Amino acid sequence: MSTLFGESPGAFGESAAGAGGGVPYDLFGPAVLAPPAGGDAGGGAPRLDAEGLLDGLNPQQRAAVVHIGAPLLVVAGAGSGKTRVLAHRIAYLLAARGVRPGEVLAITFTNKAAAEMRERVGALVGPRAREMWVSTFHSACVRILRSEAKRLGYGSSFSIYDAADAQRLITMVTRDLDLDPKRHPARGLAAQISNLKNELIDWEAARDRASSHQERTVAEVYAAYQQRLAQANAFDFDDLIMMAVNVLQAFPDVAEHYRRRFRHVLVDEYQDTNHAQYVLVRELVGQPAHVDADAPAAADPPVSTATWASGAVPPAELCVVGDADQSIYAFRGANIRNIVEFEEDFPNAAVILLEQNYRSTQTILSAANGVIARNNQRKAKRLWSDAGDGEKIVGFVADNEHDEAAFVAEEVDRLTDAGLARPAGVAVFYRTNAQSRVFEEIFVRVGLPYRVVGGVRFYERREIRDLLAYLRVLVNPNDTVNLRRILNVPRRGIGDRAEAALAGFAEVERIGFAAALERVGEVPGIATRSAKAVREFTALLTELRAVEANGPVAVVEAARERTGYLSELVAEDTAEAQGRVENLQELVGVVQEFTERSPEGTLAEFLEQVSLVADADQIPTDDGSDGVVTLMTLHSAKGLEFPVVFLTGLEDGVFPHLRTLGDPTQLEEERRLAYVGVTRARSRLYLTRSVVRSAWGQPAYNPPSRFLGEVPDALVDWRRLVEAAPEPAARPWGGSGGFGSGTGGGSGPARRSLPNSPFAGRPAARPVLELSQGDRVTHDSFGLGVVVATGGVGDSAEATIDFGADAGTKRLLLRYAPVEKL
DNA sequence: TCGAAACGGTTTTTT
DNA sequence: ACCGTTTCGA
Repeated sequence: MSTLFGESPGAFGESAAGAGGGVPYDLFGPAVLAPPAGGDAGGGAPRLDAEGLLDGLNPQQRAAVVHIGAPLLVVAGAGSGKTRVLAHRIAYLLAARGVRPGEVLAITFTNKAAAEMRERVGALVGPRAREMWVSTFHSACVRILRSEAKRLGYGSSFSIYDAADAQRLITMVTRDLDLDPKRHPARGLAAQISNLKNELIDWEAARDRASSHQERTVAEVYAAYQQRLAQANAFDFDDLIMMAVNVLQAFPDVAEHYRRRFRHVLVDEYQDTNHAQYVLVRELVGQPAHVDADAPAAADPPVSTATWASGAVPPAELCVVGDADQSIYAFRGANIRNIVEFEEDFPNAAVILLEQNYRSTQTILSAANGVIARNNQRKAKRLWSDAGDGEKIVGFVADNEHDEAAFVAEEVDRLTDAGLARPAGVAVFYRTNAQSRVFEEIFVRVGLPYRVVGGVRFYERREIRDLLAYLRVLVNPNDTVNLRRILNVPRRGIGDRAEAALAGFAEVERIGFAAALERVGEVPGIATRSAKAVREFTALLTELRAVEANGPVAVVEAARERTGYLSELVAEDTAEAQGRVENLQELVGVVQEFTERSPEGTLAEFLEQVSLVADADQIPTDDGSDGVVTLMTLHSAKGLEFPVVFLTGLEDGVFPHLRTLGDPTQLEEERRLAYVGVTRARSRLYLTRSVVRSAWGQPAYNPPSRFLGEVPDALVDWRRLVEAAPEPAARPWGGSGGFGSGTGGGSGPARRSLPNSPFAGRPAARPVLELSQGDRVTHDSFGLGVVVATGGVGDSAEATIDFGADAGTKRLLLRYAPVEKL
């Protein structure tokens, strides 16, 4: 069913009327609904009668579609047709229950999922689906905030700061507060503040509950950061949710407005919601959040409680869909309790289980079941399929990561030559983005077309961010982060000194940075040359602002050319600069497409949409041609399916990731990730690992992933195993490599050994040096030292070592540090 | 103020 | 190994 890659046309292929390909994701808000595929877009929509909407659904699916009243949880196993259920449920609401489209709010996590939902509902009910809000959590909140920003003291043309912007701003804050950037890295502070926001803890609450020095520092940074965001008229990603909740809770009339409007709220991937999103849903539905007795918030019940308790608006009908086994975002605040305790949160809730899988062979499902069954904290659920056993799973043990990639390339080649697969039907999954490189190298060499999802993203490339910074400043002059970013880009002679003088002046005068630029003449301690450059810069901004009237395309072109950005790159005349020029051209193309699709679209609208684009939105869609092999992380793979899947890097330390090995909870999340990976495959699944893998310079011998041992032996055909333990890692450090021997792919004798155990010839894990306080050591570059402290266990063991007057005291990760014990 | 050189962190996953 | 950032010299 829900394939984006199989029989149905890509979600955007033919539905993206007028888009003309190119931008592979839907940038456009809920108001823009593509006409239903199949062309019957005229007034007389494809009006299925209510009964017709139930055709072809199994009894559980049908029950979920027709359910009335009480909050409904649909526990939808992988491939069990949940998107179909959601789409049919919405259509059924309209067709059978007289619900008006404007009363429906459907929330997803990615733009791609939202677009697919919109398209599928559109295909069922026709153009009136346009009235619905089908959007991501973030874009729904932006929409709410755009109309209500004034109540929060924000202007409606606020900027949206992504993680990188937030980090820059936090760096500025830590500088202001004179914090040691070594002790308080912006990255860590950003993560902690983000966690607080996901828990709906504002800076005052954070200050009040801080009990350690570290927490007080975080609260202090949080407070200053939030103030700077407000000054810049900007929200960060987490603010979007938190502030939307704030508005709903603080202003009963706002809450009532949305509750009157949305009588049906549907949430996809409910297992990925964090606390803030959970509360948001409850506020929108009109069921104030269930409050723990011991939570501090209990003393201060949300205003909104009174609103619905007084009977103004009865709660909306809620339907959430999710699968606790596919919860893989706990690390960023997703709270699995939201789905696990749904029935406690909503005491009269109904639960429907979808266990029949329409995607994979029974072999693949049995493998998935075998793995996920090892998780303890879990409600029993067993996927089944009537598609038959199909092919066996193929296992492969490679000598090194190049060998592994070569095997994948050969196998893809073999399958496509034999007509068993098209490149578009093949996906290669790995745990971390860094692992894509080896595959890319080999695929380029053998001429296999591919596309990498994620990694260095288009909108994170420096030149793109620079140009977008110009555009953001035009729309929101108070956007200090972006203004300071472009102040001296390209180089125009406004250095750190001048910038500091301007910032100081702004501070003293209590004016914005932009205002300080205008009054550069009064700024003390600024060089005449710099002042002149500043005047030229402000003149440039004025000039660009004048272009704004000519539409977004004109502005982006002007920003590219009149700033001198383009000419600087051209002058550089390197391959890298050439690439950047092309990227800028592509950005112009994106703006052009935006204007074609929304002729009335403003620059501000364009910027909002690019701010909310995610990796997962850029997955290539299958247009029926041979297409390309897709390379992506397991996380990006969720929600997709492919006839052929390679799950690579199955080594303890890689997958499961090193940093999860010591923590059972995190390990369970890794296992769910494995489950997600396995269940993406329709008919062919490959499991591969590598005996040695070079990670940042040094080779690492990792044992086979424990997940391999959890797949029933009988399901796997091991094409290659390694017999003897490879050369043990006896050479401590400085052993001059000797690697890169087997990069030719398929080189070396294929040593076969005893069949069917991934653990045959299990290599020893590379030992980590064990040190204790007082040990004397020698380091390749620091020389002799004495251990003063140790910490961490296993591969994350570290030691603080005093190397004497010359090198000082260092903290080193023993796994990597070139240290020998004496 | 700017470029080259040294440095150091990175490799978990993202709206 | 690689990248971006900081530091140092011109």
